[in-house]
Amino acid sequence: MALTRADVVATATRILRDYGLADLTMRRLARELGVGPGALYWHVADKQDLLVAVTEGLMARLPVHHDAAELACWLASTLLPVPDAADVVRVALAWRPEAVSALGAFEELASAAGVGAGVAPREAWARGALDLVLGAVSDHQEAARAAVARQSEPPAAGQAEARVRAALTRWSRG
Amino acid sequence: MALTRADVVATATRILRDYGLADLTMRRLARELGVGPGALYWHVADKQDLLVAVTEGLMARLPVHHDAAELACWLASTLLPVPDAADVVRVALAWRPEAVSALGAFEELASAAGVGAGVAPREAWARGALDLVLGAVSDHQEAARAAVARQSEPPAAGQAEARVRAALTRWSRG
DNA sequence: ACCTGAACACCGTTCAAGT
DNA sequence: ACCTGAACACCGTTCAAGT
Repeated sequence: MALTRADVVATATRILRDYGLADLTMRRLARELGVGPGALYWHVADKQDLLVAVTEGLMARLPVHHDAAELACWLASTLLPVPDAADVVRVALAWRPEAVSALGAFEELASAAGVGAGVAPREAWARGALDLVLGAVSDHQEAARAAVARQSEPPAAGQAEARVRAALTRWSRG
Repeated sequence: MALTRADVVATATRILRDYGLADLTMRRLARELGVGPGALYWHVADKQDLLVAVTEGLMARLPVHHDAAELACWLASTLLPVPDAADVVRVALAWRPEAVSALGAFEELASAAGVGAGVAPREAWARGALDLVLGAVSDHQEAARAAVARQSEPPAAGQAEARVRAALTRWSRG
């Protein structure tokens, strides 16, 4: 059976989930799939394209939310268990923002959050909401790593979600 | 004259400013300094240490602000002309947050922004403020790059600063 | 104290050639 | 259509040896 793009993305996502972004190299991915490194380039344009696809996968099951804090909380809880997930999303954000479905979802909630009319303010508000979530995720994962390194207790996941909720509440009604 | 750590950091900062983070490699830095790559490791522990030092340099002239929006605006305007500056700051933030002086400056402005007592809420608020600035900087630099690529007009720098000001105003009042 | 030079163990990407 | 195999042009880091 020939390799498919879905196989490539799925295995990439598994490596990310299990070992983090530093271990997600094209060569390692190819090795894990039992092909040469060149074979990957039949299925993805380059590494950035791959990371965009991984991001799309992470956000594929995004439910409909009518509250920005709820959406932020859902996003944080799906990204938190994936090491370096915020960095991956930031690559996608830079490379193909329209593929980051959470961004569009936040945009639709902008007016409910008291953002004035016009597309630019809504985009800026949505991007801010996403930045707050990504920052909290990075911060929490880094704290967890530091705790492991010095063998102290890692912070609870609920802590990060509470912080995200508080941040989005603050951000929502200006 | 022997190489100093200050030389290494200064040249690294120049490369970053002129060519971006992708070109700031230890080997290129060494070449530009006229030494072998190994020589750098006498002056910096590793690349992360170097990026932390570059971040400290970028924020060394941070003036005293009594308003979070002003501080955010100053930070944005000093980071905006430096390609990938937000990514460099994020590395410093993950590796040695206490070296990111803007974070401490935001923390001191937390109560003025209506953040309740307690160190955790203030840290979270300050980190949020910084994330909003870094996100806006990344977004603006990416938009500028995209504009260059498709040969359309790049966005004005004042636009980014206005957005940062609006974001921090929203973030400041509870 | 400071640096060289060479090595180690990797990267992402391309592309002629194969099947 | 899909993949191999090898190459190209790089990385960050270490470390014995030199000065």
